Amino acid sequence: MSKGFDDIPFFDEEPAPRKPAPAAGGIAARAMAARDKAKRPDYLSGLNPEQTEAVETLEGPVLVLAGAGTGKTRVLTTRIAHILSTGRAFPSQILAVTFTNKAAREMKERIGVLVGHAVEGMPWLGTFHSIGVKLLRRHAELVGLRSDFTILDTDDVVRLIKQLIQAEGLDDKRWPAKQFAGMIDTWKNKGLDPSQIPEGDARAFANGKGRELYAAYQNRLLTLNACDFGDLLLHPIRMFRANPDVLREYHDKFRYILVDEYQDTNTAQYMWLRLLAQRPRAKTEAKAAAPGEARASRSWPDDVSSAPAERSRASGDSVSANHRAEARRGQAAVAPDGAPPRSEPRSGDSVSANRHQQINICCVGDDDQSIYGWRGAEVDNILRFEKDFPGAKVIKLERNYRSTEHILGAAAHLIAHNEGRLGKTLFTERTNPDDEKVHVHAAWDSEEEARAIGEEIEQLQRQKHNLNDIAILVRASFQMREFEDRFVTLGLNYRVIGGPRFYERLEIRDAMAYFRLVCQPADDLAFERIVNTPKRGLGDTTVRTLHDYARARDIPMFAAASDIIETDELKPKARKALFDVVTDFRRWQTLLETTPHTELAEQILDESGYTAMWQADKSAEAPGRLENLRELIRSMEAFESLRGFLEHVALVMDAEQNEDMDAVSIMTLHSAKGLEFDTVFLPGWEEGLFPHQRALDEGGRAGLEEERRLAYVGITRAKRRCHIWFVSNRRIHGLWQSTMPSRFLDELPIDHVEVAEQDVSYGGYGRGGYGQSRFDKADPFENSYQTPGWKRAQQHRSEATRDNWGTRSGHAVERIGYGESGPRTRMIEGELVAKSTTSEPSRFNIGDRVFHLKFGNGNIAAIEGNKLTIDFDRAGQKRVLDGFVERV
DNA sequence: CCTGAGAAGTTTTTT
DNA sequence: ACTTCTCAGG
Repeated sequence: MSKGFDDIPFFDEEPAPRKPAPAAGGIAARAMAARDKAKRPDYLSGLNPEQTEAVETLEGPVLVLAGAGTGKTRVLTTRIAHILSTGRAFPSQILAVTFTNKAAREMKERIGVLVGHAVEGMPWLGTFHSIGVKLLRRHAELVGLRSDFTILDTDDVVRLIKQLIQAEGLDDKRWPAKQFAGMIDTWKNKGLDPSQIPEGDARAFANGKGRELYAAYQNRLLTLNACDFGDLLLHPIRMFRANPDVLREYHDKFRYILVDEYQDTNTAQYMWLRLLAQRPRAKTEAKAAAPGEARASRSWPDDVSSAPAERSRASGDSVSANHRAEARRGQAAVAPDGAPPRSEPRSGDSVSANRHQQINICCVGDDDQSIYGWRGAEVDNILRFEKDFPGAKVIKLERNYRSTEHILGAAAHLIAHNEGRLGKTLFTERTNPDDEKVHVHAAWDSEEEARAIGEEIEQLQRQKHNLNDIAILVRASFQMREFEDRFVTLGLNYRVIGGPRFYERLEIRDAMAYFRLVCQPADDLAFERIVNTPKRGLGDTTVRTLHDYARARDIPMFAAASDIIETDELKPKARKALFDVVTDFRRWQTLLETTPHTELAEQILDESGYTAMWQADKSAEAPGRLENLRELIRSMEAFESLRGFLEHVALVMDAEQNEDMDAVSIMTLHSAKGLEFDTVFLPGWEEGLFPHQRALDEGGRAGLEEERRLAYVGITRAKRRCHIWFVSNRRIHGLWQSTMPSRFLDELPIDHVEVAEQDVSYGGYGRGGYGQSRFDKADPFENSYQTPGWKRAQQHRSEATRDNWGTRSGHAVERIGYGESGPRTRMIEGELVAKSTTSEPSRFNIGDRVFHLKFGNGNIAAIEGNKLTIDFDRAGQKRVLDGFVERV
């Protein structure tokens, strides 16, 4: 069943260990064992009792609930080091899954540091997806693929779906491919085949053809010998269910399973994990080989036994080639610290003993940091761990090593407003009277917010703080721009983390399509992408002809092209052009084996005319694109072959950043998870933005709680200083809106919060010809809240909220001036923003003399709904919302 | 084939 | 309000 197991060249198992093993029971081994007993290994020192327990509880299921900053990664890596150095397993017998490549990389590095060089990497440490790819490359034929299948990214997927929608004769305007791609993704996150999707979902798209379309999509992928990201999880699941013998090999193989960020697992990942982590019960196993078995496990997870039970017998029949190979290596193996790998099979006898070995799963996570519900993560997975794995040991890590007590106190009080938590309380023993409280600041608008934060950062810079220790964490990426603009004018270094990816750029994707087609002539998506890029006179008509020709014969388009140029089906001009393309690719394909890949890549881009195309392009971005192409070639150097590079890009999609520069980090709260900074700025704490209106609309109470967890994540990123900001006016989609401070501000504990009073250094805001700013006044926070817009916001709120939330009111921000409105309800869909677009007749008349806080006095020149055009005495003509001016 | 007008969509993001 | 993409018409 698992043929091809050993002859796929892409991945090597661990290299053979170097040192010979001391004879079992020999003097040296006994001495070492004694030494191990007497002396705790270095890597265990410095762990607190809970961490130690999490590291040393190696048998049975373990759930580690690790609050923010409690040493989660340290526990994981130390646990692995412990398993390895006590010889309980080889690196290749440990399955360790993370969500991001970054986390996987970090873990590898840290394990390397702990155990030294003796461990040459861990072949099964990686993201769910990269491990999925590895499994699939080995067993591709079991799910109807070839092992050289391509991995499609979202862009490819959307284009493919668009083709399918058109092929169905549907209007691709009415039924956007992108939307359907999203639906498929959601289904796949839940582990659903086309046959399993809810009827409602199936009907919701394409005149009820949702299900057919999904099925057609899956078929097309198989024809293309391709996978989307979801398939990287689902195919292995299918494969394991249909082939219990293959699954058994992996049960035997993986003694220890570790999962990072368990709160982020979606249903598919959960299914995947349970398949690998739970051996079937003895009873089930007896009929495991029966064909019906795969079917029987369909309704899983509900009917699967929860206990990772031991097997009743060793069925010596299926020790795989791989397993034997591993056992062979075991003969000569030495664990990193020199101790013999005790439980490694050394004889036929211990091989069968091994078959009784239980699989030890350890999941690490924090329910309070679950912020990916919107993309299918199921917090529930972590909440029901004990049910899934009876007898599980649950260890809470609550001792925080990162933040001051004020920061922790603020975060804890905030998150306590969530229900349905497992309930942890972080604490720290480091208290220092000098520690700053969490600061809450108000600003007039987002521009001022950016300016003030910019100044504060310059202040820190003058105090010799590293910019690298400072971060601005925003809720939505559009907030970043204002900071970037400001920092550019200030000349302050910054780096934006996240954002558009290198490998998603047009020119990079084009170049990659060339490379893909060279390596993989059946890659139709790549073919279509570049067949006429640069322009070769192979327009729609030619491509359609090719497409039809290929479909009719069920061959790839490249093959169709090769055929069709032998016929006279095309016009001479197109035929010649196509002939050239085909000959080019054939030539490059032959060079693949002989020419160094970077050289070949360059050659491809040059000879295809792709480079020339951008050189001829006179647009502003052309030079940048050329630079990116050079960068692409450069980044290939680190890889052995074009194929290896393609694989890496498909999975990683990320190019690393320049870490050398001292710069402020700007990123979203989501991408900040797992990071820490001395000083953290959290701008934009306003209703509607944070919590985000859409999260509330679509997620209801759960949505609100997830937003609150996001706030929690934000605050807990800070080690020493945390500055929260909100503004009264923000431009959203071009419209200025008055905003209300976030309800999360009310949920901060007054004891740990300090509301910023007037700060001399802010005195300059709003001057520069605009007349008076709020900050020019004695109480900077008082007057802004007396504007009509503000008052209206107040009114809206008190109407909407007057009642029942007796818990507490927001004294934290009381001094800012809106505390008098009293307790608020915990409304989810309240009137959150004083809507500036009303259709009521204006309160103003043309010619009225008015005052605006920012622009000063002026006369109304025109009225358009609630928008006023005003000739200001000092600031000139401006359009403003009527909420922001007062008659004088 | 190129260009410009019009439409649509603007939470969070990995793989 | 702004950007980005699509498509129609030159």
